[in-house]
Amino acid sequence: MTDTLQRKPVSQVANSDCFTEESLSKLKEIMYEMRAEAGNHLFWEGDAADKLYFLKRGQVKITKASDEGKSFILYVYNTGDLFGQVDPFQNSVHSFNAEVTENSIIGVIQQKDLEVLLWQHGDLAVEFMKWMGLMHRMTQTKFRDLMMFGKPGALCSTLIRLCNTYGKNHGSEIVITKKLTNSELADMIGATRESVNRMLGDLKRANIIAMENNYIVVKDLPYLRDICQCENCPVDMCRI
Amino acid sequence: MTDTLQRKPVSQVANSDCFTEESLSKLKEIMYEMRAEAGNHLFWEGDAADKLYFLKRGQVKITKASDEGKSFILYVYNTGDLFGQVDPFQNSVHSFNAEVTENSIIGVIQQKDLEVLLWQHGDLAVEFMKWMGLMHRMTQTKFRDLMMFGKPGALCSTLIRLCNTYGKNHGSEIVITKKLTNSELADMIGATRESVNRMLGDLKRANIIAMENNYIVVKDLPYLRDICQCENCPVDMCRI
DNA sequence: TTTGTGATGTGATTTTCATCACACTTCCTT
DNA sequence: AAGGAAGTGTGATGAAAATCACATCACAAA
Repeated sequence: MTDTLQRKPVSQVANSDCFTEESLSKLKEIMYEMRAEAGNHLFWEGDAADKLYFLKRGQVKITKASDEGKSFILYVYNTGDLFGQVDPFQNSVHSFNAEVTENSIIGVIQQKDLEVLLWQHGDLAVEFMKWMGLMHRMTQTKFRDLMMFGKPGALCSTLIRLCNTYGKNHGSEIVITKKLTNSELADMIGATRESVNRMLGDLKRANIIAMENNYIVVKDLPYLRDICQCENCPVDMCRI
Repeated sequence: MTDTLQRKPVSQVANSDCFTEESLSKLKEIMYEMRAEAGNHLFWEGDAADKLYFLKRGQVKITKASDEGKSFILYVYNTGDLFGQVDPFQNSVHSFNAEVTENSIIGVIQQKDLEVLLWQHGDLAVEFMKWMGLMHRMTQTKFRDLMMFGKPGALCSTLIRLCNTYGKNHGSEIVITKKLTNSELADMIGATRESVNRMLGDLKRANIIAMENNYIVVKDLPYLRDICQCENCPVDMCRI
C-alpha cells in the first residue's frame, strides 16, 4: 500500500529482472562483450539499428538533439538494464543517440542471433515479449506525465521516477543516490535549466525536497505524486 | 526519395502489415469476435490488461483524461490495426482508456492464448517482437515530436502523421481523408482548441494547407516537415 | 594561491500558450 | 422553418515558461 514498502532495494532494480535466470543466461551466451568509455557513443542517430545492448556495468543515456542545439534525454540506463531497437525494417536506423556517461561494460546482442534464440525457445520469446511491453508502457506513462501536467508535473514525475530508480529510504525520506545537475533534469523534462532551478527552489522552500551534500532528498513523496496525478504504477514501470 | 512515392495507398496501411498471411491467420484462429458501438469503451484505466485487440473494422482511440477534465489522445487505431498491452505483471491494469469512435468489429486475443501461440511458433514470435518494436518506436518518435518543437511543431508532426495514415495524393497535394475537429487535433497534441484554430489559420494563410469540403489538404509537405525537423522515418512508423 | 570552469541562483523581459468571452456558421432535428 | 447543438474564428487578457544577463559558488588544475 505505501510507496516505501513497494520500493525494492536500489541494487536490485534493473529492467532485465523481467527474465528468469535461465533466459538471461541464454541471452548472455549470444552476447559479445565490449567496453565503452564515458563520453563515447554507442550509436548515433542514423546508425544501423540491429543490436541489443545489455549494460553489465555503467550508464548509457538515450538522447535526441534538436537543430537549435537543445538536447532531450529520453532514457537513462544503468547496470543490469537491457535496451536497443528491434523493428521490422531491413535497413532500420536509430532515431536517437546512445551516449555512454560512465565507463561501461556492455554485452552486445545481434538481432539475427536474438531471432534464432527466440525462434528456438518459446519461454524466452514470451518473456521477451513481456519485457518489450513493459518498456513500451514505461515510455507511454512518461509521455503522459511530461505532456499533461505542465513543467512542474513533469519535474515531480521525474523525481518520483528517480526515487524508484536510485532511491534509498532513510526513515520516511528517500535519498536519490545519483548526482544530477539542473541541466540534466531540464533535458529530461524538456525545460530550461533556469526553470528547473526555480521549481526546485520552490520545492525546497515548501519542504518537499532538500539537498544533502548535493543529493536530492525527497521528504514529501505524496506531494510530488499529487502534482503529477501519479497512480502508483509498478515501480518496475515507473522509471527514468 | 520523395515523400509522395514513399506513401502507400491508404487502404493498405495498417500496423498488422508487420505479419505474414500465415502468422495473421494463426492469430485470427485464437481470436473471438465482438462488436462494439461508437461511444462505448473497450476498456477503462484500471481494467485488467490481459488482451490484445485486432480491429477488423472501425476505429478506436486510446486516451487519457486528467483530473481537470482535459483529454489526451495517445493513438487512433483503424481497420487492420492490432493493439493492446502485454506486460510481465500478473495483475496488470490499463493506464489508458480505449474509446470506440466508430461502430467496430474487433477480434479479441487473450494474453494466455497468445503466449501459447508464441511459444509454439518461433516465426510468429519473431514477427510479433518486431511489431512490438515498431509500435514502441512510433510512440518514441511521437513523444519527441510533441516535446521538442513547441505546439506548432507538434501540430505539423501530427498533420504529417495524418497524411501517412489517411492521406490520398491528388497531384502534389495530399488530402487527409478523415474529418477532424479542431478539438480532436488539440487533444492529440496537448493544446487547446483555440491554439489549434489559430495555428491552422496561420498555415492556411501561408498556403501550406487548405480546406476542401472540411477535409484538410496539405499543399506544402516540406514546410511541415521543416517545422518539426522530420527525418523521413518509414511511413509505417510515422503514424497517428 | 590564483585561475578557470562548470554549476547554481535570481531578476528583468519576452514569448508562447491557455483562458475567457462572444460572434458566427453549419448542420441536424422535430 | 425554427431551434438547438456542435464547431469555427477571433480579440483581450493572463499565466507559464523561455530567454537574457549577471552574480555567485564550488572545486579542480596550474
